[in-house]
Amino acid sequence: MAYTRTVTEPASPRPTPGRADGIRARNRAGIEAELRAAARRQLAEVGPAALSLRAVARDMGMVPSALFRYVSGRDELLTLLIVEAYTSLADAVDEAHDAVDPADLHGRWAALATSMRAWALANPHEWALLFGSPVPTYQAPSEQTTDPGTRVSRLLLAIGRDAALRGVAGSAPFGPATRAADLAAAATANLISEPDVTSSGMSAVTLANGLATWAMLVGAVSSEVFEQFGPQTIANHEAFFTYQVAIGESLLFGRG
Amino acid sequence: MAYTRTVTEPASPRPTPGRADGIRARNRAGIEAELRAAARRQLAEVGPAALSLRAVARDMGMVPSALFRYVSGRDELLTLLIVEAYTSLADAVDEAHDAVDPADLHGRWAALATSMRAWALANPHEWALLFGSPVPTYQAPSEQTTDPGTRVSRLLLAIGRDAALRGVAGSAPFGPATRAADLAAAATANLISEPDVTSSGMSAVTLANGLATWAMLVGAVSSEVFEQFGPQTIANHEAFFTYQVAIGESLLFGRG
DNA sequence: TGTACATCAGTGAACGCGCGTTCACTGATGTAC
DNA sequence: TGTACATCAGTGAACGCGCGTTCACTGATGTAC
Repeated sequence: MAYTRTVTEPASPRPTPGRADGIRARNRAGIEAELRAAARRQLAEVGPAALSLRAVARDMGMVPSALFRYVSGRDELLTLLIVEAYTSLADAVDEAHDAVDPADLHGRWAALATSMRAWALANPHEWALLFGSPVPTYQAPSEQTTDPGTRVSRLLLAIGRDAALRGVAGSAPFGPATRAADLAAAATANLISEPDVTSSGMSAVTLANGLATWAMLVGAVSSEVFEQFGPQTIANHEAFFTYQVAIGESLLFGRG
Repeated sequence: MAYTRTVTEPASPRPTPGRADGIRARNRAGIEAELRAAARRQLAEVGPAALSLRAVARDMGMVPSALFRYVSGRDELLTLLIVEAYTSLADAVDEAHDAVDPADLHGRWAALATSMRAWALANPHEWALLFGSPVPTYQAPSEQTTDPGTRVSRLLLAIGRDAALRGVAGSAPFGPATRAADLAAAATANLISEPDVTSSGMSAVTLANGLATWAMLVGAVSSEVFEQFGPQTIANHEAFFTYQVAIGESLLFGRG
């Protein structure tokens, strides 16, 4: 069937009705790309809370109402930007992570953390959009943002899983082991029963350590990007970050 | 001279020119209090980015221009709120902390962390104002915000100092001790030479552990307040927070 | 290949909104003598 | 104690601004026959 169809159809390339290759479709794709680019520029310039449709239109040299052909309103523009930002962050982290020998668990964690910080410092407003205070009146649609938004944390948990598989995962990082295990079990009750997890040999403690490491990493980066310590408190942010990465390392893999 | 003047002045209490006890002064103090209260209500309702002078005036039943008698503009209102929020947070933490036996270092840290989280959950918009992304176009005047803004972190460092004085401070929490010490020294170079610190017997590692614990605590609270994990990831936020507090504990005091 | 009609992209004007801030004003409170 | 004047609190109108969104429109692109 498929074969016959292919044969009967004309070989010469011409615009097929309904297909996405007419002049309009090509233009549309082009404008959509321009829109994304302009939105990113605006976001980088004024930040998430001050982002406006009109400014984006101005940046594109268009009239504001024209944008409604491409986007249903300001909220959809924000969603677009969030997905783009998550993707950009995760791509950057993936690239750094994938350059490391998969057997080098410590190196993979360091690459993840370091590239995340670098991305955040290069894109502070994007970082604020993803990890800062929520934008007033806007609620991100989880169907679209969950998947790209969890790429990096899933990668972090995968490193923890690999450590568990090799028997080098960190144990309870404090106090009586039973208490830590109880807390970890309570905190991760939702995750621990997922197929991914059950098949991976991760304990609740390994999961909890991974999640805590993630929260710590986000906190470390945010404290630097948002300048939560004053200008004089931390003498060397890079050294302090490295210090915190090492703490995370000892959480993930136990004390070296 | 001063004596003569005091004697010649009438002893009876009556409104003295320039003193703050006429009808106007009393009213003024009352309105200033109302203004603060209305601003806090507005902040709690709409969040920092959407806060407006006009809404505050409406809340007070006044005309917007009237507020300019009390405040030079929107930015001063924000500064007011920031100072109030820092103070409210620090008061809450102090109260919880001071209820604990000073010799109980672990208990003091737990009280600090727990009360900070409780305050944040009760006042999420205030938390966002202090620890979320910066408000666009607004820059906090450090002369006014630094002091109240560092009360809690200074308290945390004081707990670390007390641990150091008693010889129970946590050591380098990872890897080769020399590397940790080098990183800590680089990160804390500005603080380590302050009189408070030099006289206290705190090492760079103790300082760095305290600062890292602070960043971790802020990160843990923010991740919960801003719902950075989706709604289903963490089954029991309280347990997860306790887990993270215990990690901080082992940073501050070494492994129990 | 040519023509009539349908679809789509972008324009331009307009809407109603809330914002921060200014300004001249009225009436009450305070001060000097 | 009484009067003339100065200070202050709050009003009301107005300014210019940028915002999101709607709507009727023109002209180009695509479709059917």
